Amino acid sequence: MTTRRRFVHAGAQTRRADLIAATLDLIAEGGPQAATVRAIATRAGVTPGLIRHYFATKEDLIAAAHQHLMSGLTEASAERLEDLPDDPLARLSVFLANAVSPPVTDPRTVALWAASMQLVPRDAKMRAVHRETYLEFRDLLQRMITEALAHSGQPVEQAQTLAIAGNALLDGLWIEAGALPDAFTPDQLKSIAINAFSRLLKLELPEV
Amino acid sequence: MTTRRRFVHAGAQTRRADLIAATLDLIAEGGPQAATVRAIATRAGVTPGLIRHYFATKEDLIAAAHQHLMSGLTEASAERLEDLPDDPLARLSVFLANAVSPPVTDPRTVALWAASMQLVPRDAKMRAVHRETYLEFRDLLQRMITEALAHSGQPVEQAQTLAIAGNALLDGLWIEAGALPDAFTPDQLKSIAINAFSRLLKLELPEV
DNA sequence: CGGGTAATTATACATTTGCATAATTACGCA
DNA sequence: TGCGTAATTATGCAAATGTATAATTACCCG
Repeated sequence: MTTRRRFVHAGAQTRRADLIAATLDLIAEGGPQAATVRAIATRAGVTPGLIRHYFATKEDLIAAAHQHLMSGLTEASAERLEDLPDDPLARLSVFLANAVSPPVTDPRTVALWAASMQLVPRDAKMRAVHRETYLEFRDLLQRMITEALAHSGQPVEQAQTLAIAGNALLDGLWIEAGALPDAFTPDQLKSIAINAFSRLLKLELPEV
Repeated sequence: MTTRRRFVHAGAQTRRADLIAATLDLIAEGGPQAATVRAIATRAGVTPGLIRHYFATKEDLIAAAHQHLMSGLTEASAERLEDLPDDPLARLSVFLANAVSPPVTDPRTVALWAASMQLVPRDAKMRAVHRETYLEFRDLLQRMITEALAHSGQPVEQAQTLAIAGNALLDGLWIEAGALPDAFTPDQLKSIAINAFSRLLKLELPEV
């Protein structure tokens, strides 16, 4: 004779957030196959059936988790940007440093990204989220590049191409840093990123 | 009354190779979760029970498949180098163009890479293979960068830093190209890569 | 040519998984 | 206060999965 689980009423936002957090935790720890409906529910302190109440299907939950993860990364890179002086070069330097530092550069984050990356080619919903978040980050980078170029009196028509290349550079750096944490020191990564962008944009970005 | 499947005797090498090929095909098409014992057996034209005869467990089979994939990629990228011209700048250009073109930039390759990437943080053996192949490719790139810099009379002491950044740039480009095949044209990718490297190395790489 | 052995198939089984449905509980509003 | 409704739990189920085991087949060596 088992006792019924205590009924706890939490809002929709809370529950959705908890379920997404539990999903990301499990995927980070044990890969996508570890994120079963029951495991997610247990981790979120909830009953399996509740998942169905908030997400029509498990794929929906996973897509939502991916969305949350990616926009979180963009926000983390843009963090502390408001506090800075208006100098476009300094702003870009801080942005780059953020993009190759924890929590962005973090084994857990990279594992999560790899897991979702593997779904992107096959799942239309995932692909849509990926495209959206990718372009969002790239546009942000492109705007900062444009401002930096204009501030130093350079033509800005190549800004988009440079943003694509710069975005790829940052992607590659944080992937390798996350996959091989011991291969680079944090300062080394920042220095590489800022130096590479200085050459890409043909201007002198300040170290941070 | 079903008829018994025709018994076909094949050697151990053949069967192991077939099972590994079937596993990689399935992972590339449908992700790791598509590589079930039954699906692998069907794809390999074999009965599920036979897998157990060659691999003690499914994990063993998948590990063997990843090993095969990685060494295959290494061999493929090393093979390309012989055909390149003697001029260091032209060599580098062709190398870059190859690195962002099929079959390297290929949804199947990227999907397989993402699948293994997801195991790297959790599996020591996978991590060792990853580190080895990463450093191998980076050293190759660094040698070509050194030659290009020397050929144009530039100092070469920053070659390693530039190789790290350049490698990251290529990684990022082919990942995005594989994930969003419609976002870039092949020519666009080549042009972006060569232009970015021209700026990184402060020299004029020829278009190919 | 005949038997032993490895290769291959067939069957069975316990477990896990995602999902559906019905029962139960708490909250808000009249 | 009472009732409707959304939130949450409990239970069930069919399908899929990995693996174990026994039966069957082809090859090889004497």
